[in-house]
Amino acid sequence: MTTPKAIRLPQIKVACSDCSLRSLCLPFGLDGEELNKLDEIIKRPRPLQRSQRLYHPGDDFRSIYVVRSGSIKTYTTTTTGDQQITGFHLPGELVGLDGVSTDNYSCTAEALETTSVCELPFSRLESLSGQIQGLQRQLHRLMSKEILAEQQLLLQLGKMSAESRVAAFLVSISMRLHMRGFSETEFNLTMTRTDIGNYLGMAVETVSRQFTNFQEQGLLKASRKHIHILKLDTLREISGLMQCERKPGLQN
Amino acid sequence: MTTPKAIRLPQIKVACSDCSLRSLCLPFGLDGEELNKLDEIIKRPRPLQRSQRLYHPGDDFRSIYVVRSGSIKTYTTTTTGDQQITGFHLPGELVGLDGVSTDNYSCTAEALETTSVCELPFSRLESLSGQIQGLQRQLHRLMSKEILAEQQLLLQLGKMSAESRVAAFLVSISMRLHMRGFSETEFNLTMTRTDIGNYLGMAVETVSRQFTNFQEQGLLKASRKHIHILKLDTLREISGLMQCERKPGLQN
DNA sequence: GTTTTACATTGACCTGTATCAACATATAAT
DNA sequence: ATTATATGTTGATACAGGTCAATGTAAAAC
Repeated sequence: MTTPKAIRLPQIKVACSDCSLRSLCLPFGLDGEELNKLDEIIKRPRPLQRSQRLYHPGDDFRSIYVVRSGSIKTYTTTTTGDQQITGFHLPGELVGLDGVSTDNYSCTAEALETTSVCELPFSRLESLSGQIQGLQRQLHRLMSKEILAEQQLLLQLGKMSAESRVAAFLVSISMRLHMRGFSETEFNLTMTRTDIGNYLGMAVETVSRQFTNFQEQGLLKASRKHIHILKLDTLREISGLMQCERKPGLQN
Repeated sequence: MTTPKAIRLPQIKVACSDCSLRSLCLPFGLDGEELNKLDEIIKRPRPLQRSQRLYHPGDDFRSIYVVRSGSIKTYTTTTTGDQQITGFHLPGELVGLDGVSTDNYSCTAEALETTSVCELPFSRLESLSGQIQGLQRQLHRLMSKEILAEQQLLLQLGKMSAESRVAAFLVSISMRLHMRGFSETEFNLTMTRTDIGNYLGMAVETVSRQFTNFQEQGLLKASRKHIHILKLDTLREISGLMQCERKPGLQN
């Protein structure tokens, strides 16, 4: 940190209206006037560095956050001390909903890389959405989408083979990045293999083996974090259709 | 059905203020006046019989529902035709949130037994919660609680042994019933073993074996659907603490 | 009553994946 | 540079749980 004392740079004006994520984010469907009102309550804290935390379990729930750039992982810590990753959050996605129901966050939210977020004080958001019909609707939409998408994925994972799970994971990341204007075939995974294994509920070694399998089949190239998907459709098939049933001997 | 033609009985007045689930439900924290407003928008359709559906995938999303008595399962159907159960819903719990994000339901909601629900037209609920601060807060609380509780469970399931999963499932049901004033040690499972297996991501046979294991260990008595838990604490331990790590040879 | 159908249990076998252990490569610290 | 530390890969082995098949039991239909 080279910031001496508390000198604040004149805040660069960042507004929803200029944001490329607008159509995926809360402002969707709002007009100019409404957008300004929303902009007024949004804070934009300084970016988080890798492994810095946005909040901890037990912290007072005050705000929800939208990832503007970078990525965040959320995880709970069990009584035995090991962590259970509950999600990875990419640009345009919400973080902090785990606090809504109890007024305390239940997870830790940790930056996987340099990450900037928009902070939305929840009580102000609630009162504003009492006034702006479209904002309320969009808030509800996002809240349920965020959580249901996750749930769907998790449910599927339950009965899928390790191969399908890793494929599903990659396809999910690819799709989400693509919707946000990034390449769907070439990207960096910001989380470690261990994180992926933790999230998908399997051993690191298994994750690693699946990556090498996919490479041997010519479906993708991976060197460490950098992923280059060559046959996205095939991956999609593996993730979806093979599901539970699979003929014995189909692969090895 | 002994109801001839379409003779409507004079609707028996059922109000939130008389409902035993009030403290777990939307009305929580509302005063008399507000309660009346909420009561006005609530419909109470005739009860569903076993295997009747509340809604289907693709149906227009108009309402969310609260289970008043009975139980409901929700499931999606994959392209290959087999169903994936997404949740079981007990009295006081919400059903229908899967429609919020896309304006169409994505699941089927099916009664597991004779079940009555309260229907809340969502747009009217939204506009009402724009006026009543406490209602909005409670709605958000419930929405996120419903979905997050589910997610938490699913995530844990990912890395647990079959034994722990079944234990966790039983403990979850027990707890939820208890909060609603039922016995936590004696109850009927309204879903089949196949349903449980489907939901927990394992074969029916495995579910069955776990039930017999638990009985041999003297943790519970089960005859078909009827469950009598003898050692709830032990079940809780099995569900939570054994998690991933387990010494080899500890059981069997 | 008898038959039919759905659901539940138990056993035998086999495969996918966890686990343990060794090694490789990258990043950070010195 | 060199060492230390985090992260990723690969191989060998063991066992939890899936699958197939048979049987038991209860509720529904006749």
